[in-house]
Amino acid sequence: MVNRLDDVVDGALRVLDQYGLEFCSMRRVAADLGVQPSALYHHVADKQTLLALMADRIVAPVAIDDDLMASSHRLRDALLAMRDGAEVVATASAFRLGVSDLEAQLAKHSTPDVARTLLIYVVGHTQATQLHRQAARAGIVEPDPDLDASFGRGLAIILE
Amino acid sequence: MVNRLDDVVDGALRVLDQYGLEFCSMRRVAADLGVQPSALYHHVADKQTLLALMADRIVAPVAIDDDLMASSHRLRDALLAMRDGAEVVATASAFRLGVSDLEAQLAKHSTPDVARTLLIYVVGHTQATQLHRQAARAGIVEPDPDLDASFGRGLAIILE
DNA sequence: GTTCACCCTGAACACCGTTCAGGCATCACG
DNA sequence: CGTGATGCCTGAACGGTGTTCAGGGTGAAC
Repeated sequence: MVNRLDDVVDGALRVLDQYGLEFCSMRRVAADLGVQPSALYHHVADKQTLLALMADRIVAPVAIDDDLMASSHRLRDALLAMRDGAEVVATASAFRLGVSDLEAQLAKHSTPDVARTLLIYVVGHTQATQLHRQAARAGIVEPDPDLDASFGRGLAIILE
Repeated sequence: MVNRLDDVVDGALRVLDQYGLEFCSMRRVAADLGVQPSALYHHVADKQTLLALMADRIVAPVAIDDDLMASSHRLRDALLAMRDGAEVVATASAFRLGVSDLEAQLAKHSTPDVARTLLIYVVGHTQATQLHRQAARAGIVEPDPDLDASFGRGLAIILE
């Protein structure tokens, strides 16, 4: 079986969406591709690099324009569309990977400070939302129906 | 050797500050206490619980008052005081542990929306700062001397 | 037909979190 | 004084993890 880098990222995202970040191991990704774990290291330096590539793909379809409110909602939707998407992007973005381009695009339509503040807020709030939903689905906590509206109100605080 | 829960958390924070979160394993904490790894499970249900207790301790000395700007700076300072402190608190707080009390105190001096937005921002920005500093110390990226001032400007955007 | 680049195998290394049965102190109670 | 209970720990094991390394095979280009 012959795989390219894109195939590896595809497989990793498939495993992520199906099993969650906790069980998204190199061995499982390799198994998904029908390949030995060591084969992945032909395409990728280490797991962290693979996670960064996954974060890039999760965030890639998000369009940023003058409407920062709508753009933020689009980013949130993209993160929520993939299981544990916010956490993957948060981890990778902490290393300044994945979202640096997003930050630059946001800065073009506002200021660097607003761009950075907005990005931290959107990813942070969405990560909390996603983890809360997961906990609620497992019956650990009561679902909080206000979380979605809460996102918009926080956004308004930042964007005045 | 006789340890109590507090001793375990002490040891864990010692290991964290010395080796970083990446190498803060149950085995290393046990070794720090001169004890077998399994002994830790007499005091703590699992590693996640231990991390939550560590987050509590990191955040405990932070006083919240009417001056939200100064309070935010105090929280940031407390996170920066411990190696990988922001990441530990971010991970634990995502599970609604550790910072829930902080959020409640912030809400007493403003509104729930401001409290939540502020908390997400402070922890997120500080986590990015801490990881950036670590990368800069390792020579991976150029140090960014504007990061500290950037924190204050983002704070001003949220607090008007 | 040979060379070279690409993709992969299979085995191993050094860890990890966690579980479990059992042991040895200390302390309260009859 | 003995006896249980409680708190803290040992030692071994289980099933995973990321990563490395030497080598094998396949296909395209010269």
